[in-house]
Amino acid sequence: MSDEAPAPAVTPKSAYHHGDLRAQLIEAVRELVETHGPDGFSVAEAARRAGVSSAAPYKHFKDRPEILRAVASEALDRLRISMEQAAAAHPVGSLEAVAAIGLAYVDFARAEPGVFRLVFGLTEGHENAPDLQQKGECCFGVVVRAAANRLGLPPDDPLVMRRAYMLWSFVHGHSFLHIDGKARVVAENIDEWLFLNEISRGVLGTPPAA
Amino acid sequence: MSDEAPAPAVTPKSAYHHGDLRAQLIEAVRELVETHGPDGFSVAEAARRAGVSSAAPYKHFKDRPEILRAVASEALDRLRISMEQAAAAHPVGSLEAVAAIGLAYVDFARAEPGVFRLVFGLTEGHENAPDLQQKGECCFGVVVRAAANRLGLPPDDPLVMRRAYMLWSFVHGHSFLHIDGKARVVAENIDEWLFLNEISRGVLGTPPAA
DNA sequence: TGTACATCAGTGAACGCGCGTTCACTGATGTAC
DNA sequence: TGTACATCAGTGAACGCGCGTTCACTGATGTAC
Repeated sequence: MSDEAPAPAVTPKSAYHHGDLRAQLIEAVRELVETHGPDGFSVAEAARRAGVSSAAPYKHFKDRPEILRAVASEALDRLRISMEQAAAAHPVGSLEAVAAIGLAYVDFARAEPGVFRLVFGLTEGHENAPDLQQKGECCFGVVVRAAANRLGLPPDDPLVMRRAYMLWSFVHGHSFLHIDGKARVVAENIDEWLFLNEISRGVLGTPPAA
Repeated sequence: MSDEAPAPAVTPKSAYHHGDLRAQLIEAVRELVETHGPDGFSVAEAARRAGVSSAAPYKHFKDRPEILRAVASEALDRLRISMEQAAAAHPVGSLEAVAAIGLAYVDFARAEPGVFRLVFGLTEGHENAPDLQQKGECCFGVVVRAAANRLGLPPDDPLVMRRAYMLWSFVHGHSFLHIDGKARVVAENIDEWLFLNEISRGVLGTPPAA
């Protein structure tokens, strides 16, 4: 029973079989990635935070990259859910639904810049992570569906894909510029909601006259 | 005279006073950042590549971060120059000038993804690098001026700034999605030039009727 | 042109550090009878 | 309900590694006289 790490309130059980270590490690790594950046975490430090020996993580993860992938995977789940919820809060086919998805995306980046960077910078050496790629495509799918609804076209229409990609590029760039502090001067005082609506309207245009 | 490192063809001089080490270190680090990512380089490895002892770099740079900053600084110079050249190749106030700047930006990211990531991810711990920030703002200035010319407004007009920032966000996001491989399915076969023209027109609109 | 000397860019050995990963182990837990 | 046992999630010590940085040093270079 270490005094250094905060005692786990939920699963005290026995200090030995700790029962929740995998989830607690992911959370510890999430915090470390947030604090020190995607490359600034160490397995040892994560174990320390979870109040566990430095060998313990290897009972749950094959190696260091696998832990990072687990964090990214969990983050993509949360991102997708919040995008879906944002869309669901507005009428199907509305511009607001599209803008809300974008806002959810930007909010995620702002709330967890380190994890956001991790998710999108994980390309190197992690090409063989089909589940991550698939989860990313699911997120994009949310945008595609909203764009399709707005345009009154099927989701696999090339125009829909193109417009959805434009929206994604914009929101993605805005997110990165924001968390990297490059947007301070220009975009510090803007109203995000109006901004995203303006962009959505610009990319998707007015609804088909009908 | 090490056989492992390629002998410097330009400045053989004496193997001792090597004369060009600073530049050669920056180049070595550039390559390492390209190969292993912004955090994957080490001072030791860079020295090895330059055919020099691991202590030598400290005659030219205070510490590790300073080397990275030097690489970023040099990269920002090149980026600005290529954006300016791209703009200069088209009529002042044309949509093509704007699109060409965007293309230069995307091309830079594609040609040097590691360095591109370095330049924009250097925020953490490097806040006190006013020269880097200034060079970044110079790059943005190229976009702002082109947008101002297109819209027929002064560069410090709020609308110009807003539209220039939109363009930047889009191109920045597109660049990142591209180098992170997220755009494969959607944007693999697009014509970049048409794409950037479409975006530029969408954001800046048709020229003021005059 | 020759000599004395300050400068300065290199060397190479050494330091302490934290890390990723492995290993033999231990003791709590759940299950079969 | 009680007991024997397989399982499995932990321990903690140890390994080798490469790194960032420092240090006293050396020898080439440029300059003043």
